[in-house]
Amino acid sequence: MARLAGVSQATVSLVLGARKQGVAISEETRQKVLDAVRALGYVPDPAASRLAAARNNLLGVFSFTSTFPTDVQHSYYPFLVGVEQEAAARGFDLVLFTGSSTGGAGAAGPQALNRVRLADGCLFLGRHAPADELLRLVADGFPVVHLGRRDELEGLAWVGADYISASRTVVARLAALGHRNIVLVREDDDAPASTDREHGFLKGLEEAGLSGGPAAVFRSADPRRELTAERLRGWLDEGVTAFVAEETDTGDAWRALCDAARDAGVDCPRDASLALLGSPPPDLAGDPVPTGFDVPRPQLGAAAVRLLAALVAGEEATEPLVACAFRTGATAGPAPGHP
Amino acid sequence: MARLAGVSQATVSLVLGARKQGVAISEETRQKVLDAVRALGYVPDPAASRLAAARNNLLGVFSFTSTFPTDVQHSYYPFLVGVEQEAAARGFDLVLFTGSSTGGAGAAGPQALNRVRLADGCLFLGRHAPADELLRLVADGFPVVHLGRRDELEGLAWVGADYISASRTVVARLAALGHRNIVLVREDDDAPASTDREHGFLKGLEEAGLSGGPAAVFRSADPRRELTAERLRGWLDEGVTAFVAEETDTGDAWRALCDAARDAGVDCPRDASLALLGSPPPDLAGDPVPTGFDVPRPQLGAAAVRLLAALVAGEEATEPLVACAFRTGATAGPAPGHP
DNA sequence: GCGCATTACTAATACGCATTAGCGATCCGG
DNA sequence: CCGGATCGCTAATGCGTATTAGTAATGCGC
Repeated sequence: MARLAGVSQATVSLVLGARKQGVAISEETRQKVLDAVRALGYVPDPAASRLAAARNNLLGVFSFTSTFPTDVQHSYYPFLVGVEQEAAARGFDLVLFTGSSTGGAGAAGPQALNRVRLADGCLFLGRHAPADELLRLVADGFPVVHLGRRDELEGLAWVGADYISASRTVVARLAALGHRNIVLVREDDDAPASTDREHGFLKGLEEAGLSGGPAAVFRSADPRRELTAERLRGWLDEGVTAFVAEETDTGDAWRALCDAARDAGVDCPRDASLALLGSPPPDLAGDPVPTGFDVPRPQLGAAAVRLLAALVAGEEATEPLVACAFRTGATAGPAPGHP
Repeated sequence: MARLAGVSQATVSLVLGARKQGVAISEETRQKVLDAVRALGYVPDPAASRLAAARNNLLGVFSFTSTFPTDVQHSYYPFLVGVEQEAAARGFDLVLFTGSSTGGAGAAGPQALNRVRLADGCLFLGRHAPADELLRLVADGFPVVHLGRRDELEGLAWVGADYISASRTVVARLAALGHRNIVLVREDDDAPASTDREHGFLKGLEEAGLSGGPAAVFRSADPRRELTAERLRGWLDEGVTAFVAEETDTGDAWRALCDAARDAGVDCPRDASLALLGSPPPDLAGDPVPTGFDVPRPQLGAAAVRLLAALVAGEEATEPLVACAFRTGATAGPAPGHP
């Protein structure tokens, strides 16, 4: 023990603790301690520190699928970039839990989620975590943050992207370019991510003083089949000059829109504008870059960590929505006949 | 505390400890405890476990740079796939320690690595971890495994890819295709990964009964500039029929080789064969797929975890080298004039 | 019915640090 | 020269677990 070497005892703790506590230490003693520490090569045992501090500086990251899936496409990587940075900045280390693995013993029984309690709090990715277990944690006062909108679970803290504002902005941009007749192509999905976009779209129309009737939204379970070149031509003949697609897992809405436009012989930025409410699938990422918005995944991860840190610290902070960044892209231009 | 809920106290420890100690527990009590544990969602505090000189089923993963870099190219992702799988299979959870973060305070003092002692053992990625700190951990008996060859540090356990055998195999394949005159293009780097490849290359030549003089190795600090089409032509005129490039961070050796071959008007698999000792940079990954070998990164990660688990268990196991998989590819074919 | 073994548990302790109350010394105003 | 305040440090306690020593209860042989 360093205390024996130096002259003191748990004064060491005060010196090394660097707390801004009210306890005063003379410079002389401080140096004596530091010298002894150096001489002995003393290093504080983190286990003891964390035990004494009743706080182990660990944040859990729980994903039902593996955190590092073999299929990189479908990974949480972009979120984790932000999660790691923010956690590091706040002095937290991350514990990775995966639904498939969790439980040491192997069996991912109903106990699976309990293991996260060894951390100070836990971040949940993906919507596969069983709701009742999640709520149990929350009810027990364990700090939990869900990455992705989770309105339906009372009391569960979450952070999500602000699809409504982002979609509204896209429509506003199109309107500013002179488009007075815009159609939204969406898939047949009632996920919040999907309905939010429609909300934002309609809100954007309204704010621009445009017609937002049901005809403005084309909803299809299989857009790649149903969104044909003829249909597109029909819209164009009716005076539609811009088309907006929602982002989905498969990117089908956007793909269908692009294909239809090509098949119909439409010169994209000139004859009609296209926009994507989100990010394109990798194979359609460039050439041309879709006009639309990007979900700032790293920032989402960071925001989630901030929220979680606040909860761990006993604060009541809320920071649910993160703004998306508008992506100018190259698929939208002035409406035909617009200055 | 679970003890209050159940009926007992630190009997809990005995039940959960699953130690094959001589202390007997009746099946009835054991069940009572387990039920209480389940009801409360009790999880042993990892810090307390460690402090009491026991395991907590946590393995650390320490990377000096962030584990999830913004620049995905240079990421540890492929390794972590294997690390996560193997750790899960063995009932360990992973703790991510990021070097950059260390200390929240910002200054990554000499204590940087110390946090990892909270876990049962720790895996180190990248060669930026300070050697003295690493050796300190080793000296203290803390289980440490370095992912990537680390011969120079006495006593440090590591796992690495067997570049020697893999490179030898590539040469053997080329020899089997009738190539009698092969040149290795390497960069001016003395990293083990680089010298190992040269070793394997020369060994392969030797075993094939080919000349392995210094002329067989072309070493350049800037191959993209120095490996010109003329130089390539020169070699071809001297009877060289196959070229082998080492893999580097930038992929410059391979890139230079491909460019030179193209500029010289060489029809790749027919006029001359090319092979790459490793994986190509992403932009050269396909069309044609380079003949060579793949570093089995996930397997490397898994092997590292196995080794670490062995160390944690107090065994002396060694499993340093992992075999690489030969990649047939499309850039190598029979030597001109070979059946 | 008395020692001795065995079984099934519990009380007590150690682990290494953070934190708090408290103690002696010095200082300062009156 | 005295009471109170401030400074600088230390003794003591608690964090939650694993482990060891020890105790009560039961069984068994003679």
